[in-house]
Amino acid sequence: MPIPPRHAPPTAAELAVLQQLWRRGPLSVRQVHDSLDGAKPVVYTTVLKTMQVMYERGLLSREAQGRKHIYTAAVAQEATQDTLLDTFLDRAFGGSAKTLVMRALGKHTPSAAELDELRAFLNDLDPGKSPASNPENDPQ
Amino acid sequence: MPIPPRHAPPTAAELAVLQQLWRRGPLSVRQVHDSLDGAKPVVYTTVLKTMQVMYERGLLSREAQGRKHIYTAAVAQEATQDTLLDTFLDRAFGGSAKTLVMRALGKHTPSAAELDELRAFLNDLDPGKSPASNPENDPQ
DNA sequence: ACCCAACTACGAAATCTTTCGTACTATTGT
DNA sequence: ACAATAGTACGAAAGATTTCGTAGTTGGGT
Repeated sequence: MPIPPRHAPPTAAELAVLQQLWRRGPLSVRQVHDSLDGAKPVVYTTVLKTMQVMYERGLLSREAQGRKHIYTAAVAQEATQDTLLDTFLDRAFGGSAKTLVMRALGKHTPSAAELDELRAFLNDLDPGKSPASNPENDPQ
Repeated sequence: MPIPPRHAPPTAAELAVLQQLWRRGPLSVRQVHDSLDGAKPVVYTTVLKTMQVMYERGLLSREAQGRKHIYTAAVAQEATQDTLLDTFLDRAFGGSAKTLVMRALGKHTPSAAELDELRAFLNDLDPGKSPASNPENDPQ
């Protein structure tokens, strides 16, 4: 049983590609390129090269379809984000999750509905409350 | 009235330096070097060079003290963190603060006291506005 | 069968960041 | 005054990432 390789964290350009694949499923290079119309326009072959490198690094898998390649994200979104988050938390916030969270909420205040969601999340999280309660069984 | 220069965001190595200066006030290169005993040992002149570059970039200010230079962070911690957070939020979480927050709390659950603090923070945050008021509605 | 458009592959340049070696200078203690 | 010590400055190598130009290949339409 092959141990899944430990990937180096995706770079900025690579993340932009991953975002598309996570969001919209398997895509060709062309499709990724077309949807990447951010502030910085990028040439097709740049995206192609990036995706080729990602494929070699194991970040993407691909399947030939005619003369095209259809690429798929080979790393899970959650796991990738968690890794990035850990690094970022250390680098920028000295490891204080609380600070990061408050700062994030202060600047990007979520909607009322999302706030409710967060409150519920916090309650389920609380380490001090009745230890026997199963978060999944706890409605509210 | 001089407009404060807009700095390019600090890099990883630069952030390590800033962390020390934010945390412990003005320091010499030697002091920063000595306190940077992370996983990766770094030679003194590397830190020196980094701090010189940071000085040129306006990230640090300094004052000669005998033959030493005493460096001070020239960028505010909050503002810097906010900028980094914005970038990171976009890159890694497609702009969804809620997702980032929940992920951060899930992995680095704060103490009960901190949770209370967060709850209070959430309550103060809620402006009682309608859920549809957030233009940034791109899930991910 | 042939040409054009759409792709891929490959290599290398251009940037950026990090790291370190070497040289130079000032201070301190003897 | 002199050596040893602790600093700084500078330049350049090493690495990593991003970007793009060029060349080759495949498939489809006419």
